[in-house]
Amino acid sequence: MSRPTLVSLARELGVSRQTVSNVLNAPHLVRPSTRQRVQEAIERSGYRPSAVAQALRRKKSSTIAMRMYPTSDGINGAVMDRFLHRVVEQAESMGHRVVLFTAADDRAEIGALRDLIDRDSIDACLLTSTTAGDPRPAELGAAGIAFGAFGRPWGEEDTASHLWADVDGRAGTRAATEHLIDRGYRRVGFIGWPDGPGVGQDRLQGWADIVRERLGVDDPDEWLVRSDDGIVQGSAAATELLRRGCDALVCTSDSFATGAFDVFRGRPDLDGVLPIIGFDDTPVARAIGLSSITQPVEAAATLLVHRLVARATGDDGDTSMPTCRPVGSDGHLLAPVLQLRALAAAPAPALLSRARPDGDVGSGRLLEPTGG
Amino acid sequence: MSRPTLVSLARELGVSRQTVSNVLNAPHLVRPSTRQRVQEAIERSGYRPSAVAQALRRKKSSTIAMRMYPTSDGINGAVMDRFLHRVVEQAESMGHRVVLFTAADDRAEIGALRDLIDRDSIDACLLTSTTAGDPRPAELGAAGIAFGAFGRPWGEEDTASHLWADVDGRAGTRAATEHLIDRGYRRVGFIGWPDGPGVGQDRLQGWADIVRERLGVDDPDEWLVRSDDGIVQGSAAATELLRRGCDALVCTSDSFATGAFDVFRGRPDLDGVLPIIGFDDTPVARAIGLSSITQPVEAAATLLVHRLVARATGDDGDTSMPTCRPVGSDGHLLAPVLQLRALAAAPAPALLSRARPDGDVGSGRLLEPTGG
DNA sequence: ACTAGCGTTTTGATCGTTCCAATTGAACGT
DNA sequence: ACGTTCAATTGGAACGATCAAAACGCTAGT
Repeated sequence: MSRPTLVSLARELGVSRQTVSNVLNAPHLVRPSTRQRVQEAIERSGYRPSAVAQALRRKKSSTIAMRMYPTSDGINGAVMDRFLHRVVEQAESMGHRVVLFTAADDRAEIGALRDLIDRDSIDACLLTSTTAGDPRPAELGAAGIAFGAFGRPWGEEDTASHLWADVDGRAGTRAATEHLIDRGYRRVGFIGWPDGPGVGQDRLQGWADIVRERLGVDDPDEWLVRSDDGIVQGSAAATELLRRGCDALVCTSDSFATGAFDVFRGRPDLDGVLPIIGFDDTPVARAIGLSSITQPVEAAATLLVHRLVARATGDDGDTSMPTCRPVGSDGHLLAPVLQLRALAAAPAPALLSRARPDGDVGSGRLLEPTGG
Repeated sequence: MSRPTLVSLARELGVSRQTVSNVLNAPHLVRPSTRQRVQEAIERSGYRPSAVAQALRRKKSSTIAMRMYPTSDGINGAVMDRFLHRVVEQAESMGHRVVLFTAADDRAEIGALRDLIDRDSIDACLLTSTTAGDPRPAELGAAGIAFGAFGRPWGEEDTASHLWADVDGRAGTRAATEHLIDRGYRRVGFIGWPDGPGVGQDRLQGWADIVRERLGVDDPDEWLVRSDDGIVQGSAAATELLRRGCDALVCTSDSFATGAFDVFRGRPDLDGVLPIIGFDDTPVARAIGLSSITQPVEAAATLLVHRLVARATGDDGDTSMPTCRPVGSDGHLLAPVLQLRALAAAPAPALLSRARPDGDVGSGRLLEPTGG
């Protein structure tokens, strides 16, 4: 009554184990009549090949590893959660499993991955939260470990040769700023993180671009306040920017935006319209009806896993997976989508459609890749 | 230059593979001098046994599976995130891996688990979000699949024989309510979810207990408003409860509390003190300085994984892992901890220590189990 | 001296699959 | 009739470990 194996099935059918194996892995080698007989037996018995034995023989376990970060502030957490969920889904749909591991730092992460490769024969891994000067891509590349990164190789977008996907934050804030201007606001401020390379700078840039371009402002810093992340800090910054005459705000994070939201609501002179746009579209934003910029994390996850697995299984040359704005050799910048809420109820709904960043490659299409 | 194996190492040392194997798995069988020689070779070469080969032979892969739910509202998400993170950490510390999978419903989950057992030889799995009448424990039990549940077997706490851990929500709201009463509030209201068995009822009960007991209220329903979860709903409920004369609130969720928080802040007559306590201690609560009840999810994760793995490896009889209020045969109710924020600044800090629920088995001790 | 016992080490078989080379049998051309 | 070709099928070996039992060398007991 125990689980059937290749041998037990073969014996029962009076064929050799290899024939059964071929029915599954190379059906064209088996005579149609035999194939059918075997196939029926497989279904009847509920036989499923042992992934473990396959892994031992093939030295590939159809597994992807991913590091799990501590639930920092829950803001990043929510995004990572969505990402991880989609990674698992996509991997599953391609017959792969996802294992998690923790690591104290990037160094430890590489060590852990080496171990997973050696001991568990994992096929590939996913990196997240890449930084400028990140040591991981180079090291993994040198070690011959297949990987994809959620996060661009900051500063080396054009030269890095590995697979990566990232969200075009700049395009996001650009779209947000344009949207506010289109709605008639003329003094759009920005609440940003402290100066430094990476995500924060990228998002700020989009706002600065448009403010210069469309409003003809030479020194946008007038309408810029930087601060550590946080709701309270967001309120403070918003108050300050209102003092400086701003009439609308784009924020680096939903925390900022939540704080700002609060300040604006307390001002009856603002007429109940809340021209504030956050970033990341966290659950809180959804809950309080705050407009925000949604990262197409699902798209990123799908893309990365699809490519990684395809590469691992040798399914190259598959063009069914759409790519978005290819940059460098194998990098992908995905356009975020403006999620309008508080503003949506206001008079100019026609503008809603324009809110999508150009290229129009939102998560929509990517979510269901045609290639299974 | 490729990875060393038992055989390659043995040949190099002039001993048999089994001797090397014994050095790792049954050192007492090997003569000390030999053992040392082998051990050195192992370290020098960086040999690590192939988990895949071990899994094939032992029919155990040192792996725990866990279902990943869609990031519903991010409230539950944040809690699950913490749980998952700790599960991975604890599993790792005991030499186990964690694989994730998705499932459309409980039925599919069982199927997926069957598959993981058959194909991947996983050792055990963790269930979360158990409900009243949950079919999973029985089915898994019948299928002989080892599992632990984060969430009690609602309605069968005393009869269910499987391993489970849950948070004593009732004790949490009880402590919260007592705290408010101790601080002088006499009309403590409650915002709860729609009627129904499970978590919501459990949390409500704690409040009702104390209100009856300490305030001598016969019909607490006067100060109770039920609603679907949400910040906006929380605001509405709070407004209503203020109207009914409540002077403090305990809430089933941080969403409710956030909304209520907002309403209270808008009332200058309340003197800036915000006698509101939420549940789950989400990132938002932390960010806006809202008091909340922290679930000891880390403790639950540690406990469950520890027990599961110990059982799988036959390390029974290990009493180093403390258990909290054992109920039924293998169930554990963990006490949540009151996290005071907005109130903490107020005059009566001495009360802070009393805020811990009785039994005083917070996450503190459980977080670092003494056993391995 | 022969055997029993013990500590140490080795050998053979096995887990369930895939890779590789070999085998079979029928159809074909010469 | 015979070698050649090709499709279909087969058995041996290997992946890297563990289990079970056998073999080894030594000492001790009778």
